[in-house]
Amino acid sequence: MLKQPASAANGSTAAPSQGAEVQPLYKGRATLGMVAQRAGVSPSTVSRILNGTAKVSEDKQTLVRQVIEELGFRPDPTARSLAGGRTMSIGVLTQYIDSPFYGEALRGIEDVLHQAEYAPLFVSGHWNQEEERSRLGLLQDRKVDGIIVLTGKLADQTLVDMANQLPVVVTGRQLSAPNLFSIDFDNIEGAGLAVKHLHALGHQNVAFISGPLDHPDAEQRLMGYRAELARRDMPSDDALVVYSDFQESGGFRAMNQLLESRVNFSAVIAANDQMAYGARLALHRAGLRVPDDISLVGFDDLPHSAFTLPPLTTVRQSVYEIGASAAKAMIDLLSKKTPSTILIEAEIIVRESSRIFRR
Amino acid sequence: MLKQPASAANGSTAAPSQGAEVQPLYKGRATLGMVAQRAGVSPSTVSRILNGTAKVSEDKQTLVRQVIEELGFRPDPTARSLAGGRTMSIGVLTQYIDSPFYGEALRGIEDVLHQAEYAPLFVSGHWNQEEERSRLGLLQDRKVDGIIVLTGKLADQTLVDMANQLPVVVTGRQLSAPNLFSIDFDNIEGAGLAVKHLHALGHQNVAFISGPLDHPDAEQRLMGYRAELARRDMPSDDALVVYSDFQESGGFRAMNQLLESRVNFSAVIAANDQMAYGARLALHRAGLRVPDDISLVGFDDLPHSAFTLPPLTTVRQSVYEIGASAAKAMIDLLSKKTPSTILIEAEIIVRESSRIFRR
DNA sequence: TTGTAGGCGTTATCAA
DNA sequence: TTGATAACGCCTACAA
Repeated sequence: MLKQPASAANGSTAAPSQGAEVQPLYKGRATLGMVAQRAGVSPSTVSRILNGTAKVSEDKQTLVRQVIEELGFRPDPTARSLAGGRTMSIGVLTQYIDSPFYGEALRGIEDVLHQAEYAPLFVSGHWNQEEERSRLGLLQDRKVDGIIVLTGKLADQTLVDMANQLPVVVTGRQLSAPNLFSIDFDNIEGAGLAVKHLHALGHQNVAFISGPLDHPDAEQRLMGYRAELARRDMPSDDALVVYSDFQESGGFRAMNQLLESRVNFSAVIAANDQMAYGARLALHRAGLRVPDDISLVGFDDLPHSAFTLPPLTTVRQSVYEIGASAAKAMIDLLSKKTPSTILIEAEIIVRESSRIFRR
Repeated sequence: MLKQPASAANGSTAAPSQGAEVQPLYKGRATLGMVAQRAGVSPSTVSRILNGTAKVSEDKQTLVRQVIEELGFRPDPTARSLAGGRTMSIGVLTQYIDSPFYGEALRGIEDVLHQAEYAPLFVSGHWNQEEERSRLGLLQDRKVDGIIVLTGKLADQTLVDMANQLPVVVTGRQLSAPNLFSIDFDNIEGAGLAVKHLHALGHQNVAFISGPLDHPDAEQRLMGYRAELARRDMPSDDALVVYSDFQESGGFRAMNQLLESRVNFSAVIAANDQMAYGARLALHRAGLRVPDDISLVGFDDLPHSAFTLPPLTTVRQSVYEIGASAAKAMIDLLSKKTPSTILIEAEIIVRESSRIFRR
């Protein structure tokens, strides 16, 4: 009954085989108890083998594993979590599930977590502190084993408190607390790189299209721009900075605003590529050529940026790596190891939208 | 021992109330049992109130709800699922978590599901049947209440079989089976629209940059192009079609291939916007102007497309709506209602990359 | 309308 | 090394 000849098992010769062996992938039936019974051991033994919680004799090991194979048994995460407390899932708070910027980070997280047999549970906060809190609540309810927060607007203290309950990894800030690990984006450095690049090309008057200031990335990038300007004694006129929303349409409007203000500039940095795209079109509509009349630099190096007209000079940092590192850090935290600090540096990708200044 | 006087149970009159009321959002302690005890009713009663499983007297209702409030009780989804079988979560199989095309669908799904108090569990199949199957297994293990499949490469039969176990909603195909609902993209129509548009502008020789043919969306779009060509007696030369990978770089290469082949064409349709971007750059490198020399039409209307140079004429279908509809259909299926068939039509967005043909 | 008892599939604690 | 025996937090007959 237990071991049938292959012919019977695969049913290729006999009547349509039924039961265990052919169960389609998506029918997860067998329980730990059934495995135990069929193997003639106690449930605890099976559990131990599964989790390596204690030594089990060789023979029983192999026997049980074999039965597990036969039955296609897969432990029920739900039950596991109720009993043991761990769900093998990690909450990930992002802002928009379809963000072109953070999307890559999600992929990094997913890849790394999957290897470690954890599953990510993605929720979106929409850059709204209230929502972020409520989604965090949802994650807690679902008993995630840890939480990764991609930037957002939560108070630092909220995160630190949360780290009392479970491991937390957060991007976009520099925080230090027990059970909490943070990975900052290289925004300040990155914006500095853009300024440096333009300065090297001879530009002095560099305008900046900023993101919304209540947005951490935006704030940091603006800060980086200002700092580098100061460091190089470049003119830092308030009129050189306009504020927008990180969208293409916003970049378009911001550029027009800059143009109308009649402030003098020979180059523009947009705080993200999307706004750079919009700005580029506005420039075109105004009869200005890029880079001949105005140099343009973006930030993020979205996949499209290598193919715009002209291809966009931009600041790049591997968001995928940041996501992956966040996930690795989480795994470390879960195993009580101290995550190693990795620095993911920004770099400037020089393409054709920026050129040497000529008056 | 079990039923203590209220005063002892809630301790409100005694020492400074501790715990419960001030517990921070992220500390989910109280259990259903505690609520019951404190309200002086049985656990089942509380459960009934929570689920509306049976009639409960008004007074107990309000009393219990009040206690729930006080304790900040939130039912444990894990326990709930173990006992009742429902996890209030829906598995969503997408292909790449950061896909610019499907991303919007994810947002639609998330929004609708959240309103209905369901949580999405996103997994990625990477356009690989094996992976898709394995991720589906993961979803089953996690006991999701239903599964939404965004296109992908699974066999229809696999989905139909799966629908025996739990409700399934799938996009990108036309399938009819019990407990299964499908929403097709308007790919064929959409591609037809692009051809029609160019034809109306006087173009006769229209090239096509296709996606990879093992990709359902790609196949359907090519089919739509061919069908419309035939319908209008336009030349349908095999050399007019080149195959690529849905990426910008692929579009670039494809365009060069087209150019090198010396086939005669005055307009090009790219099977998605990303390839259109690449193609547009290749055209520029070759000294060809868009739309003066060549008209270019994309597909998807990504956010960037309104801001490219020139702004791209493209086919649009609301992927957000498709996601949202899929989620709604899932909710319907879960409540044993028959989802209503909604048609989300494609439309052509005419911008500046296409113009009247002149020889 | 309400309460009691048993069970969902695992893990954890004790003995043996 | 192994096996009973409780939990884990909730739902659901079954009974009252």
